[in-house]
Amino acid sequence: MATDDLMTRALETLGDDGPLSVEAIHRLTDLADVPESMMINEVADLLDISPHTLRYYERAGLVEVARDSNGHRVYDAEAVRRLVFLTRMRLSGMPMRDLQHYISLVDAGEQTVPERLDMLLEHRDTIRRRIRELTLSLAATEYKIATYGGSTGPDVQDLDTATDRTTLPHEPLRPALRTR
Amino acid sequence: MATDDLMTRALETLGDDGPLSVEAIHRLTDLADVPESMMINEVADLLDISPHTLRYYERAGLVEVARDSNGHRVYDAEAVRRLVFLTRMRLSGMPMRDLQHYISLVDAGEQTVPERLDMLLEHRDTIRRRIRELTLSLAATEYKIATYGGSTGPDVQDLDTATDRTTLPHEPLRPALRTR
DNA sequence: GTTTGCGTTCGAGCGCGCTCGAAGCCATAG
DNA sequence: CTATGGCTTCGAGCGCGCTCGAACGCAAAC
Repeated sequence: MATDDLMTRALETLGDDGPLSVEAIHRLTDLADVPESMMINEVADLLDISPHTLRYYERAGLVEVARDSNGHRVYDAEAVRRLVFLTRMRLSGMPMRDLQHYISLVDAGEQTVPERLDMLLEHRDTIRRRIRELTLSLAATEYKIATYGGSTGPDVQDLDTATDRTTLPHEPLRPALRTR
Repeated sequence: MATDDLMTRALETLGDDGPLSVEAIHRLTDLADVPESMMINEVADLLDISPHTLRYYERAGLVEVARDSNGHRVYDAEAVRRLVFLTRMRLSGMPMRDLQHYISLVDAGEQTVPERLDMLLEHRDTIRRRIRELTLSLAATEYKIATYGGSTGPDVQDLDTATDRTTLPHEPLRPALRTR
C-alpha cells in the first residue's frame, strides 16, 4: 500500500519526536477509513479546522458539498479527500488563490495535468526553501540559547544586540535542554 | 570565531543548494563588518526589508534610532545588530507582539534573562514543529509529483481528490526532476 | 407547544504585518 | 533661484485568511 511507504518515509525523515508528527501522519495515512459521508463537524474534527473554515472553503469554490433533506452539508469521500489535500497545501503555505487555480485545473480535466505538475513542482521548491530558512533560524536560535545558557563571551553580540550582551558569569553552565 | 562554527553547522545542515542559503548565511555571519553607522536605505538593503518596514519596527518600539542634523535616521552598530536579530526572528515566524515583549525584557536588564531564555526555548520548539510539518508536506507533495509524473494507479487518490485521479497511462515514466 | 440545539446563509469584522500616500523639510545640481 | 530627489511624520489602507454575529429553519426532547 502506497500510504505505508509514505508513512515510512515520513517517519524516517522526522524521527520520533512529538505529538504533532503523529497527528499529522494520522492525517496523511488515514485516508483509507474515510466514511461514505460525513457531516460538517466530523470533517472539521478530522481536519482540525473549524466548520466556519470549511464553509469558507466551499464559498471560495474549492469544493462542492451536497446537502441533505434539512439543507445540512453532507461531505462524500471525494470531498473529504480533496479537503485533506487542500488542508495540507494550506498548512504548507500555498495561498488560497493558488489553490483556487489548482482546483479549477482539476475541474477542467486531464489536459491540465502538466500545469498542475508545474504548480506542484514550484510549491515543492517553495517548501524546500522555507525549510532551509527555518533550519537556519533554528541553528541561530539554538546558538543563542547555548550562549545564554552558559559559557558566554564577547561573541554573544554576534547573535544579539549589544544591550542584550548578558554574560551571566556566575551561573553554572546550563546546556540547552529543557524541551519546554 | 563563533560565527564560523555556526556557519559550518548551517552549511552541513543545509547542503549546498540554492542562492537563498548563501544569502542567509551571509546575513548570519556578516555581523563583523557592520559599519559604525548606516542610513535607512543601507540597512534596508542589508536586511532585505523596506525602509517602510524599518520605520514601522521603530514605531513599534523594537529599536531606537538616532537622527542626524537633517532629522534623518542614523543606525548605529547596536541598532543594526538588534535589527538583524529581529529580522531573523520575524523570518522564522515569531509574532511582533512576542518580539515587543522580548525587547522590553532586554531593555529591563539582566534579571530578565531567564524569561528571555524561556521565550527562545519556546520559539525553538515552534520552529522545530514547523519544520516537521513542512517536511511532512514536502514528502506528500513529492509523492504526488511522482505519481503525476509516471506510473500511477488507484493509489493516487490517496493523496488527491477522486476527480484528480489522472492516470496518464500512455505517457512515459517521467520522474520528478525539473528543479525549475 | 415550546425549548434546546445544531445546522443554514450572508455580510461584516478582525488581527496581523506591512504598505502607501500626502504634506513637508532640506541639500545638492543645474 | 528653482527643481529634483530623498528623507521625515502621520494616519489610513490593504491583502490575506479566517472568524464571527444576526437572523432564521428544522427536529428531537420535555
